[in-house]
Amino acid sequence: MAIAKTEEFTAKEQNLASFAKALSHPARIAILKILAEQNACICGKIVEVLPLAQSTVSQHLKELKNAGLIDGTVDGPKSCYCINWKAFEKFNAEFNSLFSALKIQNEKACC
Amino acid sequence: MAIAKTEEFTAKEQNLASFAKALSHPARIAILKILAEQNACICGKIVEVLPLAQSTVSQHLKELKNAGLIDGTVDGPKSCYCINWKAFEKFNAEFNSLFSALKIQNEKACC
DNA sequence: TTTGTCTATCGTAAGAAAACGATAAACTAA
DNA sequence: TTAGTTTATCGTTTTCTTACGATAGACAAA
Repeated sequence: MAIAKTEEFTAKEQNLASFAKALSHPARIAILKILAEQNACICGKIVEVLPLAQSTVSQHLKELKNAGLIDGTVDGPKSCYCINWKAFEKFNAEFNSLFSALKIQNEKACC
Repeated sequence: MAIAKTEEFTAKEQNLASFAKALSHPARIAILKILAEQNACICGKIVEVLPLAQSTVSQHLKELKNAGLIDGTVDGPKSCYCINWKAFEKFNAEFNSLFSALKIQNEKACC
């Protein structure tokens, strides 16, 4: 049996895992970095700076979009992408609510 | 060709992706949550509260340990685990240095 | 209209990940 | 010493992920 037993966990756990999964490939980190550094949407040009085939980059973009971390719109023959900062806020908030709040009291109570 | 082309990216990107990968499964989030809620190491008992086989939990624990997110010591026939908060700090720091610093200036400059 | 450009999708192949049962290893306790 | 407990590892199967080339679709420009 190899099917992922994700349904056995809480929605919060699944949600956080899902965000993390979207961030779990260096190509996707690189894409997000490129988008974050821009002051506007990027239409095209993302493929050029990555060491991957066009179809592979498109696939990574799709995953980031599905995870909600980026927004995409079509502009003629080109596609434009930008970061969805609200999704990042949500990720940070969920992450902190699970861990950071617990940190202070426990920091020195371990083996 | 399916081999991950991780070596084509920067160390920082790989590092962050690596952390995220460790967090990308709800079982591992659940494990970290359990460890975070305790005021001490947990020796045993982690398997009991998860809906997974003992060998599967052991595998997840190993991945978290390899990622540096938890520390493990052997105590007789039992194994004890606790969160490595420094690794969490490092993750947060890397995450912020890539994204949060860029956020303010760009928040309203997108399509 | 035809041609060129850009991006998404399809099909495919290889590797990684997730899950389990069975077993081995390490220690405790009888 | 022997039996029991706990956890790690091995072997295996199934599914997911990553990657590519090829192709199709959408639009712009000649």
